[in-house]
Amino acid sequence: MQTNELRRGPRMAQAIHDAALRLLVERGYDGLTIEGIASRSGVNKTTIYRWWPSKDAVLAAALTASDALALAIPDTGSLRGDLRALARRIAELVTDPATAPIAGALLAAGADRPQLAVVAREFFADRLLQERAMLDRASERGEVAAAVDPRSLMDLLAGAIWFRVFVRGEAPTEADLDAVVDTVLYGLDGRAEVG
Amino acid sequence: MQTNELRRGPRMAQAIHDAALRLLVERGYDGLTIEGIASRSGVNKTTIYRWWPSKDAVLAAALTASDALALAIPDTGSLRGDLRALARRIAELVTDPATAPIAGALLAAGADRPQLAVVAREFFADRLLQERAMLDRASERGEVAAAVDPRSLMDLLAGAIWFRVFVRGEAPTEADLDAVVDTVLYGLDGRAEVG
Amino acid sequence: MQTNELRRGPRMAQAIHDAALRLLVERGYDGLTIEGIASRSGVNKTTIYRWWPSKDAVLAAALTASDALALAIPDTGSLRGDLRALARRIAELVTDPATAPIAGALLAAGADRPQLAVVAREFFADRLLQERAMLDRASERGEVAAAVDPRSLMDLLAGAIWFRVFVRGEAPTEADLDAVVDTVLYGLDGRAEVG
Amino acid sequence: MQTNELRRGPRMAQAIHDAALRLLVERGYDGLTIEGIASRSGVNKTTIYRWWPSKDAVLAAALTASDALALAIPDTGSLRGDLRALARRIAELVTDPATAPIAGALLAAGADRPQLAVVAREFFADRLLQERAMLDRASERGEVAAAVDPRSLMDLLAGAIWFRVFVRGEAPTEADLDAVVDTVLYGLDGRAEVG
DNA sequence: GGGTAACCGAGACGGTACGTCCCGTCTTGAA
DNA sequence: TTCAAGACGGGACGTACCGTCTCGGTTACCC
Repeated sequence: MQTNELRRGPRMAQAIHDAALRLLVERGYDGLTIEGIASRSGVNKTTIYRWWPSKDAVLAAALTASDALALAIPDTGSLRGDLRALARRIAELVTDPATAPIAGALLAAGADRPQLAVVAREFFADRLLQERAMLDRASERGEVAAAVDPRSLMDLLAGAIWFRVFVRGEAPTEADLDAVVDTVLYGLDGRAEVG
Repeated sequence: MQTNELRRGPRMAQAIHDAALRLLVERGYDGLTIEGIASRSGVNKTTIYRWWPSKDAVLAAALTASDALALAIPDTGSLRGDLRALARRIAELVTDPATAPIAGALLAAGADRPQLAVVAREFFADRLLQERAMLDRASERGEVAAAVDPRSLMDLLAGAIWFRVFVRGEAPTEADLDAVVDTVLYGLDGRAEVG
Repeated sequence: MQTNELRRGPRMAQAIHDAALRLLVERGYDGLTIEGIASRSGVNKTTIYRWWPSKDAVLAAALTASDALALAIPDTGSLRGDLRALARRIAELVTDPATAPIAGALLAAGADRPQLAVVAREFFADRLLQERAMLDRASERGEVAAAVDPRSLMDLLAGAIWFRVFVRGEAPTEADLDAVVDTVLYGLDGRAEVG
Repeated sequence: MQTNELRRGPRMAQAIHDAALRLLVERGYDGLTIEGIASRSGVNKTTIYRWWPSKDAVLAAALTASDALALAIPDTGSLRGDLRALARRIAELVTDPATAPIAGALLAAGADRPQLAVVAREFFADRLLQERAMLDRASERGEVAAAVDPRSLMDLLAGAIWFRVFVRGEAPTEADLDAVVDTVLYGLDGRAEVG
């Protein structure tokens, strides 16, 4: 009955994570350094290296322990409503100065930073179950065929918003977001606008 | 007789650009250094600094002078055919080891690297005219409404492919690409698959 | 029955001392670290710090408890014989790979390492009584004046051998050693070579 | 006729050498660090590493370029006078707070610091020619046999003084030094004190 | 043979210096 | 005008070992 949890691990983890995310937001990924995290968190550099081998590893841990990028699945009663809410939330994450650097770092990780890319992959993979549920609700309501793949849906939705914001460098308006949702739902002609 | 262009600029520009792109492909964005470009191109480090203020500026110049990322607009006779061809070409660029690092660097530039982001923006902005033409052809054929915005269309197409490849870390099959195109054209249900 | 010495001190002292000396021999003074001693002796680092404040203190204790540098005073029947034997033993200590690092560390301690220097001083001071006795025997035999100071004698003998080995970096031959002894005994001309 | 010496090498060498020796004197060998030399000399750490691979290498260069340890060979007209002068000079070098740390570091180098040991060896080897000359003068004067080896002589003289100072930790008086010289010249009994 | 010192293991930490990489700058002289 | 060569200041890297602290567990002697 002795609950000897014997917990091991960094005592300063929280301070380190906080400092890492704050620095990422304030100075961008390139401005994020281990020494910066150390001085910001009041922790010695060696302590950070004791627990994580690189700045990406620290960042991965910080992101995993954080809910900065939480993306609740909405349930508005219609798929169109759900996707519009989702699109707004994605656009917000990717646009708000307080989260954009974090989202940007994570989305840009694919190319060159395997450690972060893993976090990104897991983050989006974990969400698929919920998105599946969202689609199931929609198909129960008869809004959509049962076979729709949540992965492809999210690729389109998230990809389009990301592309507009990060590649084109423009913040999408709500109308833009709605148009994206409608295109995904009904195709380019948006014939179902009546829906 | 007009050879006296009094051209200013580095004599070794070509060698420098080549070295920069080769290094980017071989070692990734982080492995790309000014000193590396210098030694690779047989040029002195100071020479590079004379002409470009940063590695991003060199890279921007190299990309601008290169056609590695050329993305010809297809004209297959149907919008569906055009988009399928386009999707395949995008997927190839983003997947082929010889171009993926370049595309990756450019697509990831938005967050933190203004110099590259400008190149990316210009690259995609320059294409809008051609994409506009592609859509005009389609609307003339009656395939689509005249009002369709090429920008949104490309956001969806390119964004979805990028997301699948760089964020999910999976290479899309041809069927995946076709499904994306069909969703964009006809909506999630793909009712128009017959089209 | 007086075993109740109430002895305080590290239980692992022997293992620690051994590890310290072995490491000193194998890796030299600079390669001797507290962490090295700890892992070598199977003792926790904190245990060492509990008992000694520095690596020099550990080393001093190890040397004091060791007989690696024992230098028995010979009694061959003649001063010349005694000194020759002594010279050989000194040369051996300072030359043999198994003891040279220890002797070297101790002899080099004077400059910068007070803790070791104390050990060295005590080590050589302790020997003066025996050397005094050696000289007394010689003067009883009429070989030398009674007033000869053992300290100066040993300074010359040990100093010359050390200088040859550690500064000049040469191992003295037996002839070299004999010549040193004769010079000390009879002067540079060695007029007493007949003796 | 163009004297293109094209001189290469550290521009800041002098400042670096000065700082190294000053730090050695003030803080001892262990207190001498590359970073200390850098900040003391106003030079960047990397500049030092560009030219020397270790603190011993810097120190060796500084010692070689310095005359702090200069040891002029006296010529007093008699060997006894010469040796007494030499002994005093050695004792001074090894005792004066301004030079003792330098001499100490050099003499202690044999054990563990090959780079410095080389400097020490060369320093003393270079002197042998002059010492040879001193002895030649003495043998011309009939004071000593021609065969006397300057190396052994200096081993005895320098070794005895070093041992007294660095191992026993005592500063020799002038009488002590004279006694050493006389012992070396005439043997333990010092029969020739009249000489 | 049970209690209480004395001793020890384990884990986490702040800290200094190391030696390295690459940055971006400057100066000089040659082509 | 352009370039090569060399030297430099500077920031951050990742590492080794230092010396310290706290906590909990283990001997071993003593009654």
